[in-house]
Amino acid sequence: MTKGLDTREKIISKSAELFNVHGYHGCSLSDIMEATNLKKGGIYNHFRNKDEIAVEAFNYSFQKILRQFRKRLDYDTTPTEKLNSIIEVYAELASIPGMKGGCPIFNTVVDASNTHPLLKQKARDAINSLKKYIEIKIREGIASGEFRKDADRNDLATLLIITMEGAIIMSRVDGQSCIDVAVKSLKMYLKEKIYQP
Amino acid sequence: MTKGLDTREKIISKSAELFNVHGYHGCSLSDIMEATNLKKGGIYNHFRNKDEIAVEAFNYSFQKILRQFRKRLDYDTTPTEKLNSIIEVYAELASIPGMKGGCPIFNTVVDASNTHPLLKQKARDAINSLKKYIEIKIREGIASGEFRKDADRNDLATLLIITMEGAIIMSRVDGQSCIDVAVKSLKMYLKEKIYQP
DNA sequence: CTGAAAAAAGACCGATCGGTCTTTATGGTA
DNA sequence: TACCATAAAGACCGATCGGTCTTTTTTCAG
Repeated sequence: MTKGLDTREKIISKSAELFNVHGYHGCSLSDIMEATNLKKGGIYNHFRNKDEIAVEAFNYSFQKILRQFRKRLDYDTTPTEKLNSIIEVYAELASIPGMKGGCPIFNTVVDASNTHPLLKQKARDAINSLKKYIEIKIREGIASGEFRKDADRNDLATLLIITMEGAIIMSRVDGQSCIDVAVKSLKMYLKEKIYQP
Repeated sequence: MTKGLDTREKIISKSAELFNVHGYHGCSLSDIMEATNLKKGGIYNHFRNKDEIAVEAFNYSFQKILRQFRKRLDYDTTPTEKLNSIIEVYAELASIPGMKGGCPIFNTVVDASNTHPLLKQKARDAINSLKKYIEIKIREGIASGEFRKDADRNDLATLLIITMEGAIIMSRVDGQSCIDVAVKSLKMYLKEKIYQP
């Protein structure tokens, strides 16, 4: 009974990797068959079509990202530490197993936002969830008095996301250094604009 | 004699649009045939294969971007104005005709960096050219005394690119507002960190 | 040990992919 | 106007695409 779930899980995780590296259109069912050591029948026993795999793969990847954040932030006690951790988890995203192609959220935006409405909506939702997640930490920092009262939650959350995402993409062709620049810049921004003087 | 070149030019510009919206793998020869009102023979009379079209399309798009920057910066006299213009041209990139899918450079990184080595190299070169272009403006600002002597050219150029590129991608699912955040943040950064106090 | 249900295999399908090649149309030149 | 090179059309190709369906294998409950 658990065998079927295992297989399904394997298809999703392997596909998530493939989609993240090669994109939706750049990854065929044959690729998935090869990566999972399954034949077509084994795959279509669990999914209706390729789209369904892609959606499940995206959900899987997004939950994996959220888990990375939560896992790390569990050890933090103050909002200051939490914001720092968000930046650092982001910086290490592409290094965690199965995330080799960078951030699946932005990759999906680029890869599928004009060809796959459902994935586009999923990506939009994911970005907004992540943004809300960050905004909550900022709100907590303001409430606790650690952060300035005039800190703009939306601006900071947006800036954090676009800076790190831009850096992650650029790092695919330009190495780690641009991620370091992003981290340095954001931490300085926090120190000078967000933390209570 | 000019007819052939016109056709070639049309294939390149139309393909550049298609590739930028749907990605390399998401755009077929049939799509290109439809967009150009040509049949297979008319296209393969000018190109060896799809890859060659993609490379020419990338060159075309990149030159178009550079032209946008140069056109705008021609009207500027001071390095301060030039840096501001770079940010503003970037902010309007996705609005210029034929750039609907966002920035072709970063789109290509995401779309083809793991499947198409030549395009990856092209994208890398484009990013480095653009970065150098920005660094030169910063250098001029330092030389003229407008910018601080300790302004880090590499950091600023990198930050500008990743912030704007991240924002452009996010704007595909989240609207213009994230671009505004990027512009505001970068202009503040310039004022507080780069311009001579 | 058996039988039914779930899982996987694999043959098969039409459509489309990128690409080739032959034929036709076109446009400039002698 | 006749010719020729170029440009474009379109028939054709094998491979692969995503997807279906039947058959075989596996699993587990009775």
